[in-house]
Amino acid sequence: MSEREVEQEKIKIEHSECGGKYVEMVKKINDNMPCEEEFYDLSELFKMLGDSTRVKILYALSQGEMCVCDIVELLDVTQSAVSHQLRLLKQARLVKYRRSGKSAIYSISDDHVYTILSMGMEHISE
Amino acid sequence: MSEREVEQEKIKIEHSECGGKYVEMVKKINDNMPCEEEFYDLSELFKMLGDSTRVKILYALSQGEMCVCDIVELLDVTQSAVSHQLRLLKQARLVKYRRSGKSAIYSISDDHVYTILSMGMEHISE
DNA sequence: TAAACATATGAACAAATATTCATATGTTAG
DNA sequence: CTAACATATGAATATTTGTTCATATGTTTA
Repeated sequence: MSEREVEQEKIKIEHSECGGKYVEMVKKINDNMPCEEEFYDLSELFKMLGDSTRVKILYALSQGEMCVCDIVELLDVTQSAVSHQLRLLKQARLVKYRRSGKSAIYSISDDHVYTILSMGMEHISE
Repeated sequence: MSEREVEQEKIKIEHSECGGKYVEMVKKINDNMPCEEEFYDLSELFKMLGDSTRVKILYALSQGEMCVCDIVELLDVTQSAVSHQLRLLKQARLVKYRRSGKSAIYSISDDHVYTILSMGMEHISE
């Protein structure tokens, strides 16, 4: 154990003054913490849902696939803004699309997304 | 094919071509759209989860209540940063806290939060 | 082929946000 | 009361992010 590590241990023990029982727990939790990347991905996922334009788009699509102009009509947002946001959602794999003639038809990429949305809605109405 | 997907299929058949657009469906959806405020609240909720520091804090707390210095130790973040983020989480009612001597003990405010987090984690590991 | 339509995209700008630093507040022990 | 500790907070800064505007790409129709 290096001098630095010893110092760290000392800090941890001193730290126990504040919580007592928490030190053990913190150690245990620390060993099972998901890695940095996992947290990054997780926050990126939620970040996608953290904008009202995007959440509206996702809600609309959760009712059924539709083309860009439908979304523009449904929400009160510019075609350009919708398109930009759809690109982000597509990158995050929350929506998929197919081309149909002049139109691009978008849809929710899987039911998981819908579930998370529902969970959120349930939460806010309490 | 999930029940929801079956339902979507049914709706799809009712659509006119997308030149007349998905007029019927859009109308139907439009009538049932949650109000602006609901979408705002929903996106605010997810915005709170859309930052890796906050999501780490919430994950840690989902393992058990702990004080600020525990969180600081567990994550690699400044005490100040943790405190600022905890304030946001508290404002959003995602965490609650109680004072215990010098310490402030934080905990997840309800199981719903944990469920949403889990859903997210499940989603990213696919 | 040209015109009309649907969608995508780059650049610029404005607004929102996370962190840091310094310091304030609140609590306990000596 | 004072020192030491735990947490909170305001201001400043740097970064990220969403929208707009102009325009490009791609598809169908006349």
